[in-house]
Amino acid sequence: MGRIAERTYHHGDLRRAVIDAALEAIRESGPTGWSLRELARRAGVSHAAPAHHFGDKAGVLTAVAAEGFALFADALEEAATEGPRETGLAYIRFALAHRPHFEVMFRPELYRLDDPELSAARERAGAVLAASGDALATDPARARAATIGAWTFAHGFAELWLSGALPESADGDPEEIARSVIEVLFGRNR
Amino acid sequence: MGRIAERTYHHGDLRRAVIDAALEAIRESGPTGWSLRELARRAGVSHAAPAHHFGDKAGVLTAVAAEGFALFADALEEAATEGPRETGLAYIRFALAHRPHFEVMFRPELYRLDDPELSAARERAGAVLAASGDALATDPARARAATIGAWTFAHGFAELWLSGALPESADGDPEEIARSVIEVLFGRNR
DNA sequence: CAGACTATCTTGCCATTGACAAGATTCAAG
DNA sequence: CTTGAATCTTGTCAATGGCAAGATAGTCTG
Repeated sequence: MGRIAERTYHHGDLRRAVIDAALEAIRESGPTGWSLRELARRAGVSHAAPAHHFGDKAGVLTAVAAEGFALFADALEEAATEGPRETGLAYIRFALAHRPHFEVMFRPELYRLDDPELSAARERAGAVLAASGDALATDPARARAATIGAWTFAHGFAELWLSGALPESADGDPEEIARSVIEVLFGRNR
Repeated sequence: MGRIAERTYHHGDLRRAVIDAALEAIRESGPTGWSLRELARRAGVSHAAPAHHFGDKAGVLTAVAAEGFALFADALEEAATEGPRETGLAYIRFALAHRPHFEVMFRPELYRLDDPELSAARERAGAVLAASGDALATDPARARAATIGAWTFAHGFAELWLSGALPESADGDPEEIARSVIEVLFGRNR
């Protein structure tokens, strides 16, 4: 028998199924353009089943954000071994590859900030960014400014690209363009 | 008689009142955390009155975005006379001073992109940004990269500050911090 | 393996919402 | 004053979020 859940009373892994349904719905209609009942339908369960696992809509979004920050921290930690430049590119790459996660993560009014799992992953990601920023600064007195500069660049690039505001997002290659910008902002050799 | 509208059958300026109610609601609960009926209540009219002026929820958000881009273009055009550095700071200042507008403007899935008034203001703002970016580039071949770099920095700074992701947003002065970052990214003399 | 316990899911319900239709009121033009 | 248009109200319907109560299926204990 395959791993596909049979249609029984118990779903098997409804939690996972609802999160996946939410990610799809977010991709299609944005972080708030869907209903809990729609997720239930996509998962093939009754309209109230998701509430058992997540409580309410904010609960679903909290789970999405927590998963997002965990994946994000993983990606940043791996890239950090190759230097701050690659870390910045990993930031952008993550946003574009995991758009639904990313669109929720930085909208804290949508979810519960006090979720412990979420906080842990968020701090893990923040630590990587801070360390990478320090490595960028020529002058240690400006380390903080360099960190903020790198972070805000990567974040702004991702947001503008995803929103379609950059004319280049129609046809260009985001990573290539991001590299050229990094070269201008931070120089070649870092 | 004062300018405050009496409670008559005709409101006087319901369109303005609904937009203002929307801006307040967005400030309190985000770009989608409110209902049309709530706006109607805030404006003191019946639940279906706003529909006459805006059609539906997306219509209200289109009006907010259009007004936002117009104010944004005004602010950028004025700052552009003082150089690209001030233009970038004006970008950030606008986002923080007009948070509800800003939170809608760069979320095109919320409103109607084909609105002519909106498009015009958006292009006006884009032109200022492109010109300011060119002025930043030392090497003309890198003008585009410099423009994107400046734009994405300003945008990312604004977004991260508004979302509370930057630790500095708890107590620091955004404009002062932004200036120090600009100095690191773009040098002192531009 | 039997019974009790618990997690999971369903059904039923209610106030609220978005959207539409039809009617009421006011304004403006001639 | 009359007529037509703009503005606003009332009424309605399907859909939604959230809660409560009940049904089902695993799991644990002995």
